[in-house]
Amino acid sequence: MIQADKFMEEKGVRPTAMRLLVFRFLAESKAAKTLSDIENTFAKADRTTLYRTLKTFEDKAIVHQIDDGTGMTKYALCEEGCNCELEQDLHLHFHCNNCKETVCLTEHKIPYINLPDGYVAEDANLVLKGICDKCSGQ
Amino acid sequence: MIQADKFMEEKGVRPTAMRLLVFRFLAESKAAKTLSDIENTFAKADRTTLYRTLKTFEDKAIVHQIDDGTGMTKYALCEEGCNCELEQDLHLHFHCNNCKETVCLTEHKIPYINLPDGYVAEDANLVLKGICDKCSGQ
DNA sequence: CAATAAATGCACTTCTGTTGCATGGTTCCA
DNA sequence: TGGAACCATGCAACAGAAGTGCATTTATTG
Ligand SMILES: [Mn+2]
Ligand SMILES: [Mn+2]
Ligand SMILES: [Zn+2]
Ligand SMILES: [Zn+2]
Repeated sequence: MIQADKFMEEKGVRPTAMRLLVFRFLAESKAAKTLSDIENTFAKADRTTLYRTLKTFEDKAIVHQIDDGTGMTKYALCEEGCNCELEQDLHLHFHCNNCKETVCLTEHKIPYINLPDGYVAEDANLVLKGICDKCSGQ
Repeated sequence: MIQADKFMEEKGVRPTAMRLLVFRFLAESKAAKTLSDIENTFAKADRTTLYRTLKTFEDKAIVHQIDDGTGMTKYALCEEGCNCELEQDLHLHFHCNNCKETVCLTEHKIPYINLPDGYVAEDANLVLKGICDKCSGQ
């Protein structure tokens, strides 16, 4: 594991105490987290600060948002070497209907889709829903 | 065009005046519509009634919801012969970044995705974003 | 140390979706 | 035909999440 504060400075983000906590929390999480998740984890922190922390992280390509259709935006760390600042990393996301967790499947890129004439794709969001590996007991 | 009231009765929905208006509005729309869209179209109607109308339509597989990532749920008529009451019709949706409209591409089904061991997909949502045929001038 | 800039905390707002409950209209059967 | 039961509608209020304004605290810099 890289040094969190070094990493954040490289990304152009001042490594404050709160930011380091949020970063480490996301780094240790296998699943994507909502603002409320983080709020509940660090009860003493203000929601707005956490909200703006995530926004800063997103601007600096440290995290990316995930819209899995549950109505709450989720956040996960970007892969090392992703080019999120230039274009989205079009990997798919999996939402488990049983444990309600959403994970990045960074190795699984969204396949090319053949569109009707005149349609030009610039971005894509693919969310698969079902039972995750932990919940399927395999 | 089929008779709207006949069709609704076949689906098990009483064809009230309001429901017929909403149904015809969606039938004439090429793009998916939000509750607010419908609310603005029929200004005299109450938002709750329209909301429940859409919910009823959804329960009876007359319309399906679309989550295109804009934060507002959109609705579009189901295809004739779709089996939305049993399982979702996994066609993809296209959201235009220019005109902000979202359309069903019912001929374009979501391709099969190979998942890691233990993951079982039951449902999927694929939204492509870019420039639609009208806006690309083709 | 003083001046400046950045981060944080609190209050408040907006927006969408949702529910409770009273009222009005339809259906249906004695 | 006269209701009783059922369904649809309208008004109000609520819930949850996202976002903003502004004052205060903390860090940086010269
Ligand atoms: Mn991801
Ligand atoms: Mn559709
Ligand atoms: Zn699971
Ligand atoms: Zn367009």
